Amino acid sequence: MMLSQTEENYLKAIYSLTYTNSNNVSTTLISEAVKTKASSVTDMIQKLAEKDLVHYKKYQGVSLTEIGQKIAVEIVRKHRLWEVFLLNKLHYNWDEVHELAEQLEHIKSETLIDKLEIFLEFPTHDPHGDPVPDKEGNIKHHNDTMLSSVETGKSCVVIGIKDSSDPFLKFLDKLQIQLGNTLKVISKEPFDNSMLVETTIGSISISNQISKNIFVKNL
Amino acid sequence: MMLSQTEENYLKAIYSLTYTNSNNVSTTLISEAVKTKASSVTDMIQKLAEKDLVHYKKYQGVSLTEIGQKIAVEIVRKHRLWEVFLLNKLHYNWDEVHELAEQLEHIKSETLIDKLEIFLEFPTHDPHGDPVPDKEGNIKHHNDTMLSSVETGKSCVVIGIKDSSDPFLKFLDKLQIQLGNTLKVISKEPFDNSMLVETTIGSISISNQISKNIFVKNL
DNA sequence: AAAATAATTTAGACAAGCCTAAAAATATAA
DNA sequence: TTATATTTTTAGGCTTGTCTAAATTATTTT
Ligand SMILES: [Mn+2]
Ligand SMILES: [Mn+2]
Ligand SMILES: [Mn+2]
Ligand SMILES: [Mn+2]
Repeated sequence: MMLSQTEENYLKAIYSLTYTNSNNVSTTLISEAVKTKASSVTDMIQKLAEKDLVHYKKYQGVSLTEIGQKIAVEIVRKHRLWEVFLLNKLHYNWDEVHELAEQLEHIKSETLIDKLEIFLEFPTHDPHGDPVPDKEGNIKHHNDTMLSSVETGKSCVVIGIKDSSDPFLKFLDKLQIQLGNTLKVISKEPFDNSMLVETTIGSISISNQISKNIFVKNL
Repeated sequence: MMLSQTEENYLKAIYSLTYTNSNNVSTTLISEAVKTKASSVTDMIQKLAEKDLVHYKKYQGVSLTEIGQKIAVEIVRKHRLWEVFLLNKLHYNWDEVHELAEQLEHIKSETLIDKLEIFLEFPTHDPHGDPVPDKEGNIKHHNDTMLSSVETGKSCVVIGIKDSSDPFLKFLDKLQIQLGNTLKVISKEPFDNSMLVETTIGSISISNQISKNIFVKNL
């Protein structure tokens, strides 16, 4: 099945919205994700339903079919492998790779991404800690421990971030928090759920907004 | 200036047709190069003229403006650097890289291609022996010595090919002729201008059609 | 339960890039 | 130098993906 870039972007958007939101994704949510108007989304959804890529009943939202999901995961795989390439080989920063990968993920080839994966020596995660789906589309999702739920006095390792938007990444850079860093929760403030955290460069206060967006592994 | 992939392909086509043909490129030639109908080419040419990327007078053919040429060379640069990447890093064969580079050359980024060039350690030529334009668009064209014009008894080195079409590349593979190979002209047949050539694997007869498409450097 | 609000879909329109068919201009041949 | 053939352009139409405005359906509020 030969899909346009636009169609691929819709599928990818529906895929990730299914995880972060309900099982049946709303027109409005998709329109925000792909940056169009809701009416355009309705048009596209009907086209995708026609091609059996999504389940769709008027006014009931949309979900991916098996084949739709398979394609979405393939695009995610491409996106993340390209991100690894850009960071590891071309030495981009982790806040620069996403936009470029948005383009590269649409390159059409039967062989390219597998050769890239070999070249990159089978990375398991992208620069933001998100898992790289394998060739068959299998994907190991994050265990969803967030920094916010780590108990006082305990240590943990940063393994990913939920929000990989540019401003958040830049903010973490400023705090010098990187994947693999060990963090220790010194204290928690019940009033606003902020926490004092021991990092590689010292103790810093982290708001709940931030700590809810950092995936960690308890030590 | 933000151009569509289609517009970029037209500019690139006009650029290379200017070299292989006359200074003013005809509508029909372009239509063959970009695989559309002549009427579509006329439409596009008028759009490009509107944007000052080509010089155009009705019925008189088309040529690139300075800015049009600059953009065309940038695309050629991207194309060739991606070809090097695909061959050197992902281990594609030289007959597989062109099609993929046709897609990759359209990735939009201020920094990507320069970083790629650094990563590839500033290659001077692509896998077909064509020169890689530098950042400023300077390009060292082939000295145009063809194998067909090498004198009997003399040796030469293969430095490029004029026709990098898939069938021609596959044919050269079969003959085991590669860039860098030394060839010695043993004899020429005046009847059909074919020549007997000493290659790395022995003596083979090469037709004029072939020898006219192989760039060489005399030893 | 009815009214008000919000979300979704439909209708009609537009730009990009392509097509076919017909008209106009140019090139070639008689 | 006409007549014929070829090339190029124009005219009108199609598809994709978008938009605005209006109609419809669903959800909230009263
Ligand atoms: Mn990304
Ligand atoms: Mn990522
Ligand atoms: Mn090529
Ligand atoms: Mn090439």
